[in-house]
Amino acid sequence: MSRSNPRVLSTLERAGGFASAQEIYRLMQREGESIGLTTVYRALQSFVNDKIVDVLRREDGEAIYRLCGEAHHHHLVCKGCGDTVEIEGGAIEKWAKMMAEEHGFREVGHTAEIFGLCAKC
Amino acid sequence: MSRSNPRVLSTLERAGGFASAQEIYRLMQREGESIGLTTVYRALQSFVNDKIVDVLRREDGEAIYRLCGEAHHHHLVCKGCGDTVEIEGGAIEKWAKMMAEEHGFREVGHTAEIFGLCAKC
DNA sequence: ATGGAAATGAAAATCATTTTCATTTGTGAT
DNA sequence: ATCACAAATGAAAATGATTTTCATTTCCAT
Repeated sequence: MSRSNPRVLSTLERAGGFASAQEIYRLMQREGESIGLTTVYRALQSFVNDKIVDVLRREDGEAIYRLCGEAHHHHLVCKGCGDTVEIEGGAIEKWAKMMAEEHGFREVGHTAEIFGLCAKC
Repeated sequence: MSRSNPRVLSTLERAGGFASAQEIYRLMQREGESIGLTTVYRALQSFVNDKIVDVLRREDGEAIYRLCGEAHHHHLVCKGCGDTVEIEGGAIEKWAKMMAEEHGFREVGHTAEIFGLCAKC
């Protein structure tokens, strides 16, 4: 019954533990792996069920998946050139946890991104 | 230029200030209003641009819109029932500003959302 | 009125995701 | 090894939200 697929999981890892189904599919194709898009979707769903993987939504609504428990980072994105810096978010973690507790929420996750113009732009 | 449409806005209000484009459209139809789906989408986009309306995502990825106060705030969203609490994010503002400065970024903005299961779910 | 800009909406296009279904693969019993 | 059957796979079609196109209509300023 488990549609877990190790190749999909390892691709998700390699993608930085943060990618959409379509991206994972394209990535695997580029690497010469033979797999169908349907299987990628099914594998991801199965990981989500098993709570191995976490699902979020991008601003445009596309679902993005990431490994649970992975030390996650945030992004500082330049509006001009699209350059992205990975940054650490210890302060955010605490803030999220505090706010959640204050309102009686459990199983809490969060998203955060900073955007602006980098030095060059 | 402004595609604001008062009928759409008032319908969104009447819907409890929390509905998807499709729902607003269906609601208006049921009430005998003559309007196209496209116009509903365009009006909502325009409100979002004008920051009169706020957009979130349901778990299935559908965009939901709602009226929001002008004060910059963040959201604590329940994955179960969609319940949303507006929260204050002073800590985040500082964090974003610090991180941005550290990397030489200017004109900085940010997004942050917390999600989890509320007490009821 | 008249011309042009903005608004409208029906229909087509897009895109992620799900479903269907025929085929292949893996496994366990014989 | 062979057979039988459940699970896995993937191509293609279906779905559903959202966006785009484009022809038409409405609004204004002249």
